[in-house]
Amino acid sequence: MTPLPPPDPAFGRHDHGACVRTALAAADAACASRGVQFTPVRRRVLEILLEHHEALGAYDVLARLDREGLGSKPPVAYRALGFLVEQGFAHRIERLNAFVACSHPGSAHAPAFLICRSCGTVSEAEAAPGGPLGKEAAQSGFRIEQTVVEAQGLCPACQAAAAA
Amino acid sequence: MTPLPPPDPAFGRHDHGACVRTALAAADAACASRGVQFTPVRRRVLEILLEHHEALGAYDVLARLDREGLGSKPPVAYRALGFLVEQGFAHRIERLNAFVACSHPGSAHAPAFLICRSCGTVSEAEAAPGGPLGKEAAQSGFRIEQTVVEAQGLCPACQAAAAA
DNA sequence: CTGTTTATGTTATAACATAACAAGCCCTGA
DNA sequence: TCAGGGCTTGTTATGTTATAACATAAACAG
Repeated sequence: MTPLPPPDPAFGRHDHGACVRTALAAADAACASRGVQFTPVRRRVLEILLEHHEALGAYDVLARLDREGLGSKPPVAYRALGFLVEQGFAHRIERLNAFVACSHPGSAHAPAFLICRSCGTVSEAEAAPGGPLGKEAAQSGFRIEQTVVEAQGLCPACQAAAAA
Repeated sequence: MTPLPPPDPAFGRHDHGACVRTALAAADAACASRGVQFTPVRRRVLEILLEHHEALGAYDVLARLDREGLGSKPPVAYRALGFLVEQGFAHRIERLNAFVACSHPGSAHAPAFLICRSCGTVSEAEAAPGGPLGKEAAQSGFRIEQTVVEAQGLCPACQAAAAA
């Protein structure tokens, strides 16, 4: 009866438990293979980000840590988030000054995001290969090191809600 | 003797006075035709942004305004910058929490930026039509309203300097 | 000259982020 | 064993970016 959800993992229904397990397992494996420590704070912050497909501000994360006795000062949250971003387990959303767990852990990628301005859901996509600015960069001799691609708009569910 | 600069207006040498005059004239005309006021503060802030092809923080702009007696409190700068962005005379660079004058005033556009991490120069380009995320959005039913595209890297001059 | 709209002035505070230093933990090699 | 180094965490303090809320003033239409 309910229309089938779109294939996108963040917007449609999906087995979110699998999201979480996959991401945590990938992080465990990556840390082990890289010889970096997946400490309790770092792991917990990733778990917090993984709870929803939404971007969380550093201070939101910090509030959670504080309630759980894992730290109460900004640097605790910023360090853990910085670690997760460095390792590719999370991404910073510039537009929101906030962070999301990575949806494609393990694979090297140039991430791009679809951000719903109504419900805050963030869906991670793959940016065009070479990047959307490859041509311009080549023309001018600019060497691109990293590209931020973030689209804002309305997700399917929020469009439906707005139409109602 | 010196190698010819690339064609890109921001990175290469160019008649910057013409940049400024063109942009101010376009802003004058647009304000007149839209019936909005191009007040002294707004005009001055655009002039300040136009001085270089670099992004300026709101508080940098504010410091300039303050020295010139045009305002000393954050809302003064944020309002003027907000106006310029609304009208398309300037753009906000999310990655830098800063603002640049628009390089293509007058034409409706989906801007994209090349940001040199060394000298801070910001060059404005045109994003791919339909946007770099058009395909993903269409697949999932997401309706894109705006897309941020910002590449960081090294401009030609700074690459040369780094190599030396 | 009065009410409306638009812009500016001002206070105060919210929200985001990091520098700098102290303390603990764990490993390793003398 | 324990001295030292490397890494992580704890804490203080502060820096940076941004906006809510309300007061004042200027411009204009009725």
